[in-house]
Amino acid sequence: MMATGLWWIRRDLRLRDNQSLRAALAGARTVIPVFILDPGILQSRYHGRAEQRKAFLFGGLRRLDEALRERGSRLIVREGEPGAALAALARETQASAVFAEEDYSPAARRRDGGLARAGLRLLLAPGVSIRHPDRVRKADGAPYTVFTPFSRAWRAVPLPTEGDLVPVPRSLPAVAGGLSSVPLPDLPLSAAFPPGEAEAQRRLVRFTAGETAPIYAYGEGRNRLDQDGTSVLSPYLRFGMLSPREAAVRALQAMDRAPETAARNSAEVWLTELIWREFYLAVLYHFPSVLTTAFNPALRRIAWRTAPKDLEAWRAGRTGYPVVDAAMRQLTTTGWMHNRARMIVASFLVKDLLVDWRLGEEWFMDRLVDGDPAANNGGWQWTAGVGTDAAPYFRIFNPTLQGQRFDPEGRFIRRFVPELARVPEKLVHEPWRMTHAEQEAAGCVIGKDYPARIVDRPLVRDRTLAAYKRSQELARVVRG
DNA sequence: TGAAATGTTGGGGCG
DNA sequence: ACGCCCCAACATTTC
Repeated sequence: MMATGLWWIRRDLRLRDNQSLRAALAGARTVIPVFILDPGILQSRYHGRAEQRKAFLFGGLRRLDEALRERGSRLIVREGEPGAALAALARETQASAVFAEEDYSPAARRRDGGLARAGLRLLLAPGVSIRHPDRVRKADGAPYTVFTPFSRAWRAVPLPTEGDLVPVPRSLPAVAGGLSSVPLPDLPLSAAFPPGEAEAQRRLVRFTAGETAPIYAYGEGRNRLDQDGTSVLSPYLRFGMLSPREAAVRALQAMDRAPETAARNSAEVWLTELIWREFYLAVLYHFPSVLTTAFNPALRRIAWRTAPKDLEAWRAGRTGYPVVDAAMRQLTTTGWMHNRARMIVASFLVKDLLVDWRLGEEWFMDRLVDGDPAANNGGWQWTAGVGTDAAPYFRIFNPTLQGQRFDPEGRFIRRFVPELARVPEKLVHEPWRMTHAEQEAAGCVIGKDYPARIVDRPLVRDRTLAAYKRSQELARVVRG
């Protein structure tokens, strides 16, 4: 056993079911928890602004520090390039190894590679995903690129149980008082997402515990924009304030305890969402180029429109399509967007405005508290129809129909688009159909109080289908 | 984890 | 009673 090891915290801000912390405690008598403020990541293309996500991360680190102090330890924060910063800390503390949870994004893997060059021994433990991407492969060893067979293979291996979860250590070795630690930046938090492991546990319990838990209505509830039918756990999974393995265990327990078959199936749908998360983590691990390029080679030559005004209207939630605008404003005000809304606004940007999906991906990374390169990129490539197991490119969401189906009374609309508060329920998803008198009566004159539609949908459909077809033809010529 | 156009079916009103 | 038409509901096809 070594005398001292560093527990390098990256996206595992928790004490429950933490395999990296367990490895550190098993391998070293003294364990020093450390977080590195890395300008290379905090100022990167993907995490450059992302104020709300950084606020959530820093808040989560404060909560973690409190939990560590309750157990006799504390968090050390250092700033700089991780290899250099960790090497300096290792010299100060005579630490002989760095323990961390393995992360799969290209930036994370580059960063980890830098540790060996700094002369540090890095010991990686699983935990970001339930199954390692290397362990879910086809018979011939190739990675999966279609979700359904991936999920079948993923589920063929025995699933985790309560007994697999690593308990919280009762006490932790003390950290010497002399070690310096830099203060964390103080950024304004989104009220919708209090950071920390304790909050993640509260949400997990709310969602999965008891016979009437939302997980049992998730099959339908997850689609409703106007109801709290989802787990709202994504930011906590993003930073490991919740172990995905524990989430899967709770889903399986809920399935076992389900009062009837429909409820059981609903719980299974949520488990499937966790498997989608695993799928996109694996896709990014095996195909890191998806961060810059469409997975489908035939759809890499789409002539995207350069339309700064349309893009800005989309970002600001001023497209004139109520469900799109409500969702985009939800994103900016809360740092989160309902998953169905993500599909609707993504389809609108890519298919209706014919704007490059990467610009939408970037905006989501700027605003989302849960912004994760793997899941976000996977979602955008899926909606754009250019990715692994993508939606057919001619599948175009109609925002009016989606709104009517999943926000029937317009409550979601009215919550985030106050201009539409007094529009009659019947027309809240298509306010442009109000007569001028009705617009006056509702205090919502189109073009004055609420924007006129920025595109004529039936027309843009042909434009998009033509652009996608043209890309396929060009690709065929190049291949042939 | 589409939408819209088109096709099919079957109940009911009506002459 | 019967055929005809309308149309809603559902199914199929196409993008």
